Amino acid sequence: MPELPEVETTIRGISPFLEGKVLRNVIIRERRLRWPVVPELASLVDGLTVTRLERRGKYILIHLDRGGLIIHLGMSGSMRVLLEPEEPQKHDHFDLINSDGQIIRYRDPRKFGSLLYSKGDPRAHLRLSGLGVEPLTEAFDGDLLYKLSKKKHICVKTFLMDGRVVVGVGNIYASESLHLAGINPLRKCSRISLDRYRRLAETVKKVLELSIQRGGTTLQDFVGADGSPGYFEQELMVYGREGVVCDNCGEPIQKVVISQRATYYCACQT
DNA sequence: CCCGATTCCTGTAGGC
DNA sequence: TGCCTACAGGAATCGG
Repeated sequence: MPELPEVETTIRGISPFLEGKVLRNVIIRERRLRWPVVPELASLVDGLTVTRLERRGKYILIHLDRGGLIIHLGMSGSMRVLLEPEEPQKHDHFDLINSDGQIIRYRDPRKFGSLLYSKGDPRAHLRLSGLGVEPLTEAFDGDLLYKLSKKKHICVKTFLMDGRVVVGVGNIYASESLHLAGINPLRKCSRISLDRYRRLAETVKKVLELSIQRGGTTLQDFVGADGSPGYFEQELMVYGREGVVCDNCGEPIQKVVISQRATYYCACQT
């Protein structure tokens, strides 16, 4: 399930095959993704040069010398670089092909991802408006969380996963960060002290940075651009570990559903 | 406006 | 073995 570290891993893997290259062909096999892929997309970008790649939350922005592409991996998306042509499989929905003939192939069994074309700067696209702060910047800190949480009547895990507050923290990293920060995910977000939010913000940064170092988390589908899985799963403390004893206190890890999402935590989180 | 519920999709796992 | 159902979830949208 791609969250920020998986998207970052993907961008690092595909960038060398896109930045500074000319797009020679875009082959779209499946237009019915989260939002329909516009039919004219391939002709619009043909011959344009990729100036740079950028991540914004869980979106991949491919800046072109005119406009850009916006890609989201949804929950089962991945992108791989093929140095030699391969027969596309069932869920390989589109290819970006550069002028060297290298193929960047998008696979997404559940079709929750997207491929959008932006006429202007992709950062200004409507889909990206209203996104919260980047967690790996100085703008993301305990003071911000404390301030934004005061107006809300939701539990802290839902708050932390709200992309209008902070981007990129999905279900896995929310459970992990709250565990390491010692905060109960069910606690109301408005009833957490500034000090604890400062600890939470620092923990989120550490967890995301470590996962990026490990190439992300592979639970089912995710692979990096070279086809290799991520190794952060070995570092997960609570996610998917119901009943396993907590490293911190020895009590069994609990599973609850919060906002229709599986949530893992231990009784030692208060 | 706020927040919980629903929706899209398909592979996988578990029950019988 | 095979059929059926439940479940996983990012994020937009719906509904109260």
